[in-house]
Amino acid sequence: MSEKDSKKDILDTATKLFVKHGKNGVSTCDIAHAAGVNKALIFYYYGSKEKLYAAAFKNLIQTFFYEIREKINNSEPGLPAIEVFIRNHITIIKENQNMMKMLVRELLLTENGQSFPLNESADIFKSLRYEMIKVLSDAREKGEIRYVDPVQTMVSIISLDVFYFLGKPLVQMINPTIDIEDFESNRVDHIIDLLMNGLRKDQE
Amino acid sequence: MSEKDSKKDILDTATKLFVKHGKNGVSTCDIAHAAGVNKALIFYYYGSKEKLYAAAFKNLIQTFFYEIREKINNSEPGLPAIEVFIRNHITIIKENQNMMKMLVRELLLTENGQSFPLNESADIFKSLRYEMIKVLSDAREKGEIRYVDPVQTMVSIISLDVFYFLGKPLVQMINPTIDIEDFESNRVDHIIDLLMNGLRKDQE
DNA sequence: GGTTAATTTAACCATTTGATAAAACACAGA
DNA sequence: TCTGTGTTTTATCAAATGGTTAAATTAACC
Repeated sequence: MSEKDSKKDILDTATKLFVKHGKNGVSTCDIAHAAGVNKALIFYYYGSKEKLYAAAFKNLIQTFFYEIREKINNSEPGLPAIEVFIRNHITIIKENQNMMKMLVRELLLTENGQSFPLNESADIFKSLRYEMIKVLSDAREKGEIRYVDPVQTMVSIISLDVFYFLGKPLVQMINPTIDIEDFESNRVDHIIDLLMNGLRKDQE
Repeated sequence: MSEKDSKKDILDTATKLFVKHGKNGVSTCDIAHAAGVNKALIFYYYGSKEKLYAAAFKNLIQTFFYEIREKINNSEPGLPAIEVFIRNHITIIKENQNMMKMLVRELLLTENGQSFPLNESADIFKSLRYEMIKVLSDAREKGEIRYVDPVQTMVSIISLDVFYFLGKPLVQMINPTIDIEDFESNRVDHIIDLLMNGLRKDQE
């Protein structure tokens, strides 16, 4: 009873540490120690640090993906679908800041568009793109928004939703008196407001 | 004659390497080798790797700051000042992608808002904040835009301007057939379009 | 109990890491 | 020429790194 699943322990611990300190900021010793296992076990199960990192990366992306897919198609009646979509998107980003940080880290390491862990997860991203763009073109057909380039708009929505969580330390540093809880909860409404105004049909 | 300024050589080389591979992705040996100096010289001039990194960081931020301050106040007649501002902002970000990447890297390492290199450059960021917000409140007074929270809006503008350069590898991966040059030059107009529509006064 | 395979461990290795101390160099001015 | 000062190199260090190996332990099945 109560057997411990060392393989999973290693992956979970590694994920946590990689998210916090980046691929190069963590050693296999750190991981082994934090996971309470012997260092050799890491290589026994995952072969190399690189592969462990890729596994942790994919693990995180996949979890995120299933979550976002589930929520994004949950349209509520009454509100414009596009607004629900954006609201859900930012909520999920907020709940998956770790995944976002890891993704951005990997993007920073990417050169010439080549990254092993990113390529491993390419399919996930592609199907995500497909679903996001569908939401946008549906909204356009329904007359909820004016015509805009869907890819550009997708990038804009992601930018607005994601970037604050990266820049948060900076926002705090620059505005020492700010009530950060307040700012954060206003952020969602601000983004919705900006986007809905920016995308709405001209009413003339 | 033609004495070589080793101290500056080290800083410049280190900056380049740190930008590319991150703080933990570069060793002092790498830097010394690339700069064509002895490794011990790095410690002679900068004391530690950490201090060298902080110096490189500040160096980059400062350069960026002077550039942006100069351009941002260059209002052209005819166009709304706010549009000129956004256009200049994205241009400068585009020209300083390295600085942006280094900044984001540092933000990712920041915990509890504490980061030595970031704190070292706090004043720069604060005065930048002041000037950006002034542009926004001026635009509001002139009736160019409706009332919006200036800090939220500042964060949104920065998000839109910066994030694409981080996500570029992903955009390329997800849209294999995309003409990236095209997409990039359209990006500016898309952002302007989205923001000007999102911020404009209601005309009813 | 014995056999076998999966899991876990301790001990070890070569290399690289950040950092130091001391020696060598260059070049002033006295 | 001697001396002092700022610069650069050589040599070296202990610690940490990613990774390996072989032995020990455990679990499972016959």
